[in-house]
Amino acid sequence: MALRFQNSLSRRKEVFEPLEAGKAGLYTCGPTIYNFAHIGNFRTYIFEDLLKRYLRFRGYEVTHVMNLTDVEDKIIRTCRETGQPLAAITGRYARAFFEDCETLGIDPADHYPAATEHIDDMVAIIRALREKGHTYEANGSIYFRLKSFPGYGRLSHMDLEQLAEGASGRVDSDEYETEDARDFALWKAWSEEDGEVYWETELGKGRPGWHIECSAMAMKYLGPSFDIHCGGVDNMFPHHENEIAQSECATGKPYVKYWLHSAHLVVENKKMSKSLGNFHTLRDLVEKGIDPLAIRWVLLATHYRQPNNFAFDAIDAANQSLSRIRDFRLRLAEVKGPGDDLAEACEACETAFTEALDDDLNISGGLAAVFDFIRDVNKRVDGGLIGADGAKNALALLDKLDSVTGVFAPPTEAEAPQDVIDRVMARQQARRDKDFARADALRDELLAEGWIIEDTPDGPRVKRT
RNA sequence: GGCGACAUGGCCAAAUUGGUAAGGCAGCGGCCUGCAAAGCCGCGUAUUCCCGGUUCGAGUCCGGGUGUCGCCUCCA
Repeated sequence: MALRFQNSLSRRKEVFEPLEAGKAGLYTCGPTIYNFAHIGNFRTYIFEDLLKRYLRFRGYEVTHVMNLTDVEDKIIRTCRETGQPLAAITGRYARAFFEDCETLGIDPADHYPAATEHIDDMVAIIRALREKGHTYEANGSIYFRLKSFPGYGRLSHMDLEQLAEGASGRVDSDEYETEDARDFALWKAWSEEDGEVYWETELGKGRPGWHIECSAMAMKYLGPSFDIHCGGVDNMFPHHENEIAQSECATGKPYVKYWLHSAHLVVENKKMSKSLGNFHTLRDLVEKGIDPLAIRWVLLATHYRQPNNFAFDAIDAANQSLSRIRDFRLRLAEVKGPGDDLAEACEACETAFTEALDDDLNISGGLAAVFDFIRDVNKRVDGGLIGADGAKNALALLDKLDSVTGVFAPPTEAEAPQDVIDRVMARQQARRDKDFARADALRDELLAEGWIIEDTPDGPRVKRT
């Protein structure tokens, strides 16, 4: 079967056929860097990480662009409230964002363009739109005239007329300088509360609207038409819809071929909010001692279009699943001698994994294939049927699939220190002496210090709890 | 109010564009073990939210209802 994705444009699964064979241009909406990112944000970034890793696994040469929104209303407000310059705030949270990504094992993008470094590119697009009659000015700001783009609403499947009705009851049109409440700003004239945040350009003194940055930076690094654009569902309207409008009107070319949107994350089945006390940044969770890999597992293991429920029970389950995989690797590492090379089993696992992921990134099915493989191989290890070659092949397969999931890596803990090893050996001697009381006491003692002893036919195995 | 998504065993979560319910976690029994742990085997009667309909056959399609969530106000 071919690789296929659910395209938000058509609301159907479509076979992935990139604009250029063998390559994939990918743009993902990045963070607004005025605060620490929360796990809901990372749900989306993990989905995008899986997408990119899988595209590479399938042999595509991926160019991944993720923007950093570093000028925007909330950031400016923070500047005003704290008296700090814009760059101080965005610099700090950009660093935090990259640290968090590393903590979760998210592969870096090829480009992280920042909005403030691409003002000229935005101005160029706005100029093109103005020349083609898609804009108008009001009080120094420049707006996009929605009615000038007949295709508006194609992505979110919104009806323009209904939008107007919906807005009329809830939006005070007097607050808007626009001709039409649905029009959006391309360029915002400077106002006093913007403080030091402005650019002097041919469009006047001001700053860009939010939507224009993504169009400008996506097209700069990926071209006027590219393959995949991702983001959370909440960005579908109006952000992505506006991006399509301004981009296609400016270039006259189709903007994006495949739109993929991830569903939201809820925490303990409730919407994440500070008032409910279930609002978590990644840092909060790590400080509580939760293994980042378990967090990655939970964020990864639910299909991206399914609402993901982040619960501490789920973290526990994820930890168990992870240790099953780690234990499996430990067992394999101890296998010696001749026996089955597992070539068939490995191939069957990889095929099942690939077929699952090909189907719109069905990661649950992919993980199931791996667990089936683990059970199958464990059974044969029990039977003494596996050879060193087989163990090596199985480990190589896990490594290969880990390039997609990022959760199959071997444990990184250091070797047990000498005093632990000494006591393990002392326990062995006690067992040989049939002094089981002493043996068990030593085992309990080590367990309390975080070391688990497992007796195997080849002697004791020591691992971290 | 408008548009849309989702609703599967105790928990998490799949099901190839309809064919008779993966996988993980937890639990119970067994094998193995001095005892454990790990591993393996077995075990859940799942009204697949409810009510209708189409079909030889529906978790999968259609209609209605209920619930949760999202968007419609620059929140992934």
